[in-house]
Amino acid sequence: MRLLAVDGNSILNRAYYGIRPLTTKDGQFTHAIYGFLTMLEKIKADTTPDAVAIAFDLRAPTFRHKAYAGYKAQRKGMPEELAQQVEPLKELLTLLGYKIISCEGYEADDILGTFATACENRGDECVIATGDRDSLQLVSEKVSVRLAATKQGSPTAVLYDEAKIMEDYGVTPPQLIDIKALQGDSSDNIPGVAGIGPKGAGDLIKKFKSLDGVYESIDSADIRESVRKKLIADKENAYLSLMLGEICRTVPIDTEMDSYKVEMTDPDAAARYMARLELFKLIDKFGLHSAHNTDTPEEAEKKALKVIKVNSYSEIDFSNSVTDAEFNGGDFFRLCVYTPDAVYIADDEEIFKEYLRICKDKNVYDSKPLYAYADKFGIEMDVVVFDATLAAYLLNPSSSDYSPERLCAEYRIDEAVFEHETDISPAYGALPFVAEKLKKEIAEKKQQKLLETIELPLASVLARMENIGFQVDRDGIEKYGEYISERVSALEQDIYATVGYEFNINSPKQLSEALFEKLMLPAKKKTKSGYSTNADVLEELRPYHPVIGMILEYRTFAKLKSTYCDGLLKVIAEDGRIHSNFNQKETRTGRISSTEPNLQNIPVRTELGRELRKFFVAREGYVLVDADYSQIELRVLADIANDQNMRQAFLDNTDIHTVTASQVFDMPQNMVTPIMRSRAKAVNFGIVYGIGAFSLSKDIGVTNREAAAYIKSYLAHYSGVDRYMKTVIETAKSTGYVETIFGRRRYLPELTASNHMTRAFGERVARNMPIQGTAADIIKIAMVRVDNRLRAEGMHSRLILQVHDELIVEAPQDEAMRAAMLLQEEMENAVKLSVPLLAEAAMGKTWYDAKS
DNA sequence: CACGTCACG
DNA sequence: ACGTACGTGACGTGT
Repeated sequence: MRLLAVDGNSILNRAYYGIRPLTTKDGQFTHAIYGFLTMLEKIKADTTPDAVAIAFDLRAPTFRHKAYAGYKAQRKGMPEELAQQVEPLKELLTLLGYKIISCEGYEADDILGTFATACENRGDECVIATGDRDSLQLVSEKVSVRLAATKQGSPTAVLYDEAKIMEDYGVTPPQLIDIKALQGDSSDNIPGVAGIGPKGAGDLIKKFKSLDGVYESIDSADIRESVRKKLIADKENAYLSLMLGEICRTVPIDTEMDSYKVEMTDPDAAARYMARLELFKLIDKFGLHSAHNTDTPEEAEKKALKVIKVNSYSEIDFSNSVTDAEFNGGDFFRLCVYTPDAVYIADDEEIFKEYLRICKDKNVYDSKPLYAYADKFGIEMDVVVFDATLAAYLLNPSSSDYSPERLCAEYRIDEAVFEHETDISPAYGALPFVAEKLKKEIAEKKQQKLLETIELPLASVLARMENIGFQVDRDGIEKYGEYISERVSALEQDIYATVGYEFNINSPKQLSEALFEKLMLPAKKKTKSGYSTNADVLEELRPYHPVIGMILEYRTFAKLKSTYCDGLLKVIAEDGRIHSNFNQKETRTGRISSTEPNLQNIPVRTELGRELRKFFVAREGYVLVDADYSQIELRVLADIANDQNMRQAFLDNTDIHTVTASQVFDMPQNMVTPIMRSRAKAVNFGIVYGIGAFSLSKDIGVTNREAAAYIKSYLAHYSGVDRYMKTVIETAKSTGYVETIFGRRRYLPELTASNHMTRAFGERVARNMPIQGTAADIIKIAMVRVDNRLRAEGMHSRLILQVHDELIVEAPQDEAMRAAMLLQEEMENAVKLSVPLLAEAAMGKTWYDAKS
């Protein structure tokens, strides 16, 4: 028989420090719990024990030996973020069927020692799981240790048996106690012998076998005089340490194997508890997938869902339904209509089309694919009344998964049971209940208007934008790519020649070898894995060596080639257009994102990169109309901060950076130099991002002190902004979230962290999100209004792209002026703030030409 | 799959 | 004493 004895505190500690923090929506930390269970599962899988005992210290501090009360007395208490995970972990372990064992007056490793001895006496095997090397002294023929650690987030457990200890330390397990008696352990307040470290202690014990052996041979010629003096001076401490370092093996506990069999009696309860901790990955890992999620199991008695295949639209009963359409690639596969009693399945495409024509009052799971399909087939489809994924996104934009499985777990809805065999996942069957719950929460949080007037109609706009796509000039990109390619190769050769050997310039590792070892250039910044070679660092190194300029140029060209030329060519569709995906549920601020390809980061800042925009063109007979908001984030800031000075600047339609410069540098606007304006601009940006003097000083190349003075002066002049920055954090700390003026929320568990960096990050986010998020709300409203009007007025112009503060419409030549006016008008009037919104429109045959 | 880098607002 | 501005996505390297 084999017993797995786990040092609970030690493993929990490893998990806590080894895994990046994770919290529930309301700020309960859970990563140590997650890490503990992953680690436990791993070790269990490796060792296949017959029973598992998990030992915890009863409470800190405890004293192993009353004789030395200083022991551990000054050890720092565990951080709050770890302490709050201990009880939930114990609870969860119990629900999973594990037995937890503690004993008043003893530490966890004493309990392990007791189990080890008990197993040895019975002839059983004992595997000890711990993160603490102290327990290695327990190893014997029957006892092994799995030393837990996390390597880059994933658990590892190294096996220590007698051979491995001999290999690592050159001694037997019990001799480790003697070594520790000499070297001491400051974290455990074991004094040891002053001046003797791990190396000296190891050598002494290897030579003289034990602490007694060392002192018996204290006059030996093998002991250097300096060492002898230390040994004699601290003899008393050495023997005290020997006693302190030896793990107790006689704790009065039950050591019977049968008492520690793992028996999970209520898997549903375990799953519910994991869901409450939002540890959804664990639910999967433990295979608790379709478990009940409601708090009271009695409520879980729901009747099984009928599975009804229908051959006509009229057979479907839509009462309290939620619809999900499934596609295979771009082709229709089937329509599933989920009601509390049944799921109706239609695989006839005509039924689906009929549904799309009249689905105005329907609840759907995910609406964008429906609009896309309807648009593709020329079906007039109204905006649906409810989309579960969009509602879930508004309730928590920080989630990365809005699948039915996840929603069931998160909102504690039971997954369905089907009456007949079906390939439908049980979570989908619960969609009517999920939708009901989501609607309730949206109402409670006053987010209906945000959902109904912004997100629901926007999904329809985005679907059409994706379908239309953006025409590109393939030949143009190819030729441009060939030119870039030549330049890359030439630079490559120049760099090899200059450095003296060939290497992979794209590898930061190999590049830093070349720069900092071969060429001996001064390394500035470090990353996790070595020295940084990013553009900031290289720019500083430029004067030191001619190769730096070449590398920077190489990087520029290589980026243009791989990401833009090659990347874009790969995604041109058969119609000669690029159809990006616009994701509406991705960002934590409410912005939309663009993927495959990302059309929101096409180069513009340098002329060489901007050239690419000449290949983004309007179709034959059309032009591009491009309009962007001027300073939308600062205007939003002026509004939400209620800052009279900043408002006035926008009401007067003056240049905000010049005004800021005149305020910060305290001089009339006509005396502001370009350098002052550019610094003021950096401060304006910094303010929006949550600002620190250090980063600002780096950004604009002034001293930390100067940067701090700018910020101080800024906040003195823009007192409303100063007030806002303070109050928004206070409010966020009390409510747990920040929000935009339209009620879009972002939860900020970071604000409760005790880690200074984490908390500071939370505070910057608190300052930034309402600004960035409100700007995102505004342009979304503008998009819906522009799209509505273009279609209502029977125009053929269409929105094709959004880049955060910029909208692009493809317009027939003869509609262009009208489209430009409409675009500007709808953008400027999207909402009424206390400052005017300004949008500037321009047009041209290519994106390059259409940027004002 | 994580990291470093760099493109955009 | 710490490490250093918000929000994204794609590419290439290396474990």
